[in-house]
Amino acid sequence: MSVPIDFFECDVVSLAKKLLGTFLVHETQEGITIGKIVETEAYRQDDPASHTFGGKTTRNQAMFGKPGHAYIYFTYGMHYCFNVTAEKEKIGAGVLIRALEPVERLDLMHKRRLNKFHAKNNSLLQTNNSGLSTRDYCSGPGKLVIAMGIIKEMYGHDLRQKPLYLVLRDSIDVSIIETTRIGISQGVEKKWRFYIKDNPYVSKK
DNA sequence: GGAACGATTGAT
DNA sequence: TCAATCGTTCCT
Repeated sequence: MSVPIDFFECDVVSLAKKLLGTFLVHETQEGITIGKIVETEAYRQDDPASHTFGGKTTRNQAMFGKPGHAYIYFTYGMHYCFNVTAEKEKIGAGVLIRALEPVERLDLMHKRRLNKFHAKNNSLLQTNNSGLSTRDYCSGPGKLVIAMGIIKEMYGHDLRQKPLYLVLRDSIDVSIIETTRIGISQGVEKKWRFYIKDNPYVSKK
């Protein structure tokens, strides 16, 4: 059963908190990976840190579309980040998924994290970080995109449908920490980063 | 057309 | 603490 649309059609800060504890599932030919969302950040249109602050563009248009869809962006010349769109259509907002607790197919997550595709020379490079811990498979926005096998072609995908979708948690029994967002230079005072208290899979040590 | 800059990560 | 690395945005 897919997530109802009204789950996503609320203010983005509320959605960022509601997404904690929910499961992200990706079904690919390699297998089905599942992670529990343990860290999120909210980005609103009236927020100078948001990609939507300057209005609708080619890159951010997904956030101006329907809620509950994927907004994927490329950053620092080498990483992709995954967001869940929020608010009503025409309002640009999204929730950055910053960390997951690995739940299913950790072996596949590990393999994906170790195999880095180098687009420049089309070669498959093996990184030498064989000591990669389970805690670090998905402990950052760029890492979880790799571990879950999320690709830029999933931009705009409806997250209530296969192959990439969300499954709601049963109960709300987690303690949520509210703090400031990471890696931004504007809007630094807003406490719109949320994570599950004491969860070892969040992005900061 | 050009330059500056990232909602990051991993190595030093 | 710092380099890697390139698409988007903004300025000329």
